[in-house]
Amino acid sequence: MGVTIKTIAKELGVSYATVSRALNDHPDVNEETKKRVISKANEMGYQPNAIARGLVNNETKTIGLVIPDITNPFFPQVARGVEEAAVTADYNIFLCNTNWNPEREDHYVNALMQKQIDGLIMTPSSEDVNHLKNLLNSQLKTVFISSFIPLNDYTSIIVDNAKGTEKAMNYLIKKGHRNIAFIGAGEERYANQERLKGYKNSLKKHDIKIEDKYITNVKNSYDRKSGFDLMNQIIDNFNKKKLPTAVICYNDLLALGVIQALRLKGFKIPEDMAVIGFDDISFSSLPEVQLTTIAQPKYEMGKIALETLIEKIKTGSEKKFENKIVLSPELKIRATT
Amino acid sequence: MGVTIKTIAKELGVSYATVSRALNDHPDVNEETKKRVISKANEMGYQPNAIARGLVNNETKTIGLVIPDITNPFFPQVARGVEEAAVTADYNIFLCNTNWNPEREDHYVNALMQKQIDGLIMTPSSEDVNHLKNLLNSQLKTVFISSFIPLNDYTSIIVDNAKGTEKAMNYLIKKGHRNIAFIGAGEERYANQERLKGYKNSLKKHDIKIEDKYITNVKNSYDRKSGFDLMNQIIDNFNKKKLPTAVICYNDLLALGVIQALRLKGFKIPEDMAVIGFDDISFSSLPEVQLTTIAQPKYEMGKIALETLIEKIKTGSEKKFENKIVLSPELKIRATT
DNA sequence: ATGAAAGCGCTAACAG
DNA sequence: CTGTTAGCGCTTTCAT
Repeated sequence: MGVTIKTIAKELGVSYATVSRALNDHPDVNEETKKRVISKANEMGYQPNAIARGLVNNETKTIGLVIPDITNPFFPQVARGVEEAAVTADYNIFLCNTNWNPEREDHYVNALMQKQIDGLIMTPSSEDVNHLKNLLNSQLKTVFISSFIPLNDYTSIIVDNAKGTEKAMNYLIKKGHRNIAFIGAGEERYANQERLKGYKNSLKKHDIKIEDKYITNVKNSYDRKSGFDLMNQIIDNFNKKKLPTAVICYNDLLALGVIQALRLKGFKIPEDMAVIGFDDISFSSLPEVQLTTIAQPKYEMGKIALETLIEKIKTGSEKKFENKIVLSPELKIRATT
Repeated sequence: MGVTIKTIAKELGVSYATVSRALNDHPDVNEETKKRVISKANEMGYQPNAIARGLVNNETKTIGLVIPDITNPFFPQVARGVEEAAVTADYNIFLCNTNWNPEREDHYVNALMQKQIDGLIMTPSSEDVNHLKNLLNSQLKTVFISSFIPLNDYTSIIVDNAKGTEKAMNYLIKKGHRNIAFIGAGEERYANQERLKGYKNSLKKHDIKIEDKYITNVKNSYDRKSGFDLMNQIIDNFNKKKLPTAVICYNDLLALGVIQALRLKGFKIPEDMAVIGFDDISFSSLPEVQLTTIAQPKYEMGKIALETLIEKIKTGSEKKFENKIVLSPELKIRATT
């Protein structure tokens, strides 16, 4: 239907190889004919068929971005970073939301592999990626974001989680807090382990006893509701005077739920209880919210992910890459502390 | 490199046409051999090459989603809707952020066309789409979201904008408001015209005079800052007692800026001034925000966009489609009115 | 029911 | 510098 390389070859009375060469700015092709070809191509509205090109070149200039949920405010920024870097490298990206569902994750990865993506960026629903058999058996260049997958040949772009919570803790302690709670996301998550480590480190350095009763974990989801529910439990479980004076949460969504629970019970923030989150999602900087938080450089993470992915693609398998690239989090002090 | 149809044909000592047929569940192929082929394929970890398949079938099972900015809280929900419908139809989607830049928009559309997408869903940066020459010259099936493009062969998924503002106005008037301001997004936008129409309609029906001084427009961007600035201007321009008692904004982001300006000037909301937005972005339902707003069914819009796109693709060009599909907005009454 | 062969649109040797 | 040819992996006639 469309105009192909052959159509324009026929028009010009040259072989279609010549047209291909001209269009690809190949060195040995007469300047004159090159011009003729190009102008003819424009005239006829020729659009190269990237699919056909991909078939012969074994490269599609396409990468996959598989994330849990673009609706979760953490990811749009990441996606933006990925994309911004992708335009400059001339790649297009397939967006896939797994909805935190491992089967769907696998389904997507397979679909993308069949579509011959050149590389994959993903935030898996869990750090156990053994369900992604085809991916693991493949040579597909892959970069993980925000989860640490300690496998060879993969690199993970993460933030220095321990340093993040440690900064936040140091700040709280300097402000006079001694009884600080940690609301985590379960022990399996690498990021949670690290954040807890930072929490404990700071406590140790300041000679403050680590109290298990101050360390709790949310069960399934890391959303507002979980934070809300858990905080209510905490308030109920503690003798009023033994309540912590500050709480640091695994992420901002949890922190928002925590705050809501506190307000509903009549607590003043930060006077009665200081609250710190992690991530710095878009919600947190709203004037109405003003959540103190440990910011992840989300946009940058996406950008770096894409850039290292491209590098991996370009260099084949000879070069060794780091297993993780660690960025620095930043403590954003706002109104909840 | 990978295992292809030929590899497995050789293994089995059959022609590769047979393998193709077996794998595609073609009617006339012996049940026995079909089984052998399939099990062999699984054994060898065969993955069909969708690129090659696309080349011969002229169909890639891929569509493009071109939006201004996934970071704008309106779009993640839309994207989610598109994607959710896409999985069931077995399509993958290319995500492109144009950053409200028409050249980039054109660049992306071209890139996607070269990658042989089967269809396109897009929210253009402006309703004038004449810069998208290649798209307009092509037969590419296209559905627009949230902008009305009155061209033949295209269909736009929009909300009944006039009805939306009219509902909101009726509600405000019933609450006793008589001096109500409208903060628009400029006269060019179809949605703005419609929303303004709804505003005026309600006024007329209630025999309230339409006053031009109450109708203003934000200049370039429809974000929080614009709303903030414009509201400050309004407060300064009006004699205190002649200020409107309510304001209805083109979108939620503007409304948030408006609220911020008001609060900073000491206004109580909703007592001193009621504020209504449009869209119902994620921010608006936060307990900290509780913005009354006219909700667009964003997820649904995305879903319907994908579904009608698929239908267009399936039916070729014989069938005629509506030029617009209009959904109903819903007034969500919260704390700012 | 199966095989042989053509061809989708393109690039990349290989000749000349 | 240009044309001829093979082939990327697959589907689909056309024979058998």
